[in-house]
Amino acid sequence: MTVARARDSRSSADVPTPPWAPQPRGGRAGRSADKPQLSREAIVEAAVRIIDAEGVDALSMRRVAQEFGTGAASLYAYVANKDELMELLVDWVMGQVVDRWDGPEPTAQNWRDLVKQSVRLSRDVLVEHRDLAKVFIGRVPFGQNGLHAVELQLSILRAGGLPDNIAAYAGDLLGRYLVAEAIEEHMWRSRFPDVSSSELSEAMGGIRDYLQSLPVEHFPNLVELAGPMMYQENEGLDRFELGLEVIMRGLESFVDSKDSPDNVR
Amino acid sequence: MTVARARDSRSSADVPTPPWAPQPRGGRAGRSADKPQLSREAIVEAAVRIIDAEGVDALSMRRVAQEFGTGAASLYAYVANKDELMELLVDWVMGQVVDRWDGPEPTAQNWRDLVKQSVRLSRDVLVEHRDLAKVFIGRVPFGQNGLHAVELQLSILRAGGLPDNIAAYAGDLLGRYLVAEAIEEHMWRSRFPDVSSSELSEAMGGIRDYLQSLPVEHFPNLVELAGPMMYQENEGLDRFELGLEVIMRGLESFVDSKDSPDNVR
DNA sequence: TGCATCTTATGAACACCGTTCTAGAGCGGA
DNA sequence: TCCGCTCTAGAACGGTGTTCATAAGATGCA
Repeated sequence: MTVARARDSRSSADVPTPPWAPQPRGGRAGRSADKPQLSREAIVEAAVRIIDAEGVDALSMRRVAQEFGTGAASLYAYVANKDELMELLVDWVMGQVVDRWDGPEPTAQNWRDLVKQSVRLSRDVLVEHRDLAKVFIGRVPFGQNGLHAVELQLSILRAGGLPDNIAAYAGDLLGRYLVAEAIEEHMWRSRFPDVSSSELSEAMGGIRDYLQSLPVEHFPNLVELAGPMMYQENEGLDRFELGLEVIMRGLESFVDSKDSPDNVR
Repeated sequence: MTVARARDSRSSADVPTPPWAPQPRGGRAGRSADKPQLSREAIVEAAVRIIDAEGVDALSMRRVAQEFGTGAASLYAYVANKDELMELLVDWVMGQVVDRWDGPEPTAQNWRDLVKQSVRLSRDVLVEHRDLAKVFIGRVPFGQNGLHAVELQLSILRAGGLPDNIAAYAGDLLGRYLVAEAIEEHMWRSRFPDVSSSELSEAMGGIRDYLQSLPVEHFPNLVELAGPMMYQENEGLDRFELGLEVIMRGLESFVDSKDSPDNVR
């Protein structure tokens, strides 16, 4: 339902259709009028519902079609294939991010906080939908909504005074970090499905104990750091914030610096 | 063939079997003696061969079994399921990394170069095997070889004087970065399968042109940075080195610090 | 040596998957 | 009413991971 709003809130006319994306297929004939209308948006919403309830692995064309009381073949009038559906899912997430974003105009003073805020927002959207982050793997979010999100991120990064080549790449870097983090968090959570999230650190204790049981003469560092390695509290937010801070400090070091690729490598 | 050596070079007796990993199944009976012996190692090697030739998506239990002239069911005597085979693949890669590593004893002077060197080595191993990096997603490399690799990385990071909590997390961060980078590089390469790798940047020019064709009033930054965003030369090494440098600078900023978040280099 | 037993190998089957083919249902215009 | 057209969706195709029952070979024992 939010999909339609997300689309309307940003006119789709101002984004020319990219050369690689097929135009939406049409499709309506003898409508039974009682079962929910099929459409690209409705299909994406159904897919999100399924992922929320059963996870990405349970997402199949048959399963989506079942949500409309029909067979998988019917979907192919609106979506080229499953891969295109995945791409639409990616763009749906980007739409959520753009919709929920409200931050001040980026400046050289607030850019650091704004970058963090936007990355946190994206993470929040992802972890709200189980392992939805998996569909981002190997995909560039250059859909209608994705472009707006990228533009937003670029505007923040450039307000901080990052050189162009760093700003251009920082979005990629942060995006991949956040996707990987969301997937990993889901992995831990699903590996111990019975424990409540607040006790997840307790479940990881088993692995910590194993690491500490390794022969200390061969694995001195692993044995000693088993504790901090397996430390996860506050639903993984500590780890997330730590990595985010590392990347931010790295990016920051390029602000107003003259070191171009020479200093790199 | 290197699998056996990798195993032998590091005695497997010094690593107690973790509680979650099932012990290797046995298995040999009426051997036809002409078809290649089935074993855990042989199965992993066959899987690597298939990935090298056809990619991860082509890897199936039937396809692996076909390599031995038998049916998929035969594999289940040596491998619990496909997931365990994937885990073995991950550890095979880690074994390659450990085998190929030769660096000096890490010190406070050389730790920065050694970290980069080890990350580059891991990347090299991954990109040599198509999209093998995909197997790492959602998996923690805590197999026999993985533990040795993690121990090695920890020893380097701690030699640099990183605080324990940063050192413990840095391995994760770098690992995820390198896997994501390897996957992304394969994605670009496979999206334009016809172009030679040296002309890949030319193929990306299409996307750059599209980004530059966006309405500048809505996407000023995207239009202006389309060039650097889609810049990829030297087989993606520039991008890889840039991100690596960003993370390294971020890690570096924690050396000998009291870990106060306000301490911004 | 002959026979029972035990272990391993594997073809067939099951329940899925993404995708395509095609018969047919519903509609607008003649 | 009937034609022509568009869109629908059941059935089918070739694939997947996994399980099961049976077959085949090796081994222990009399």
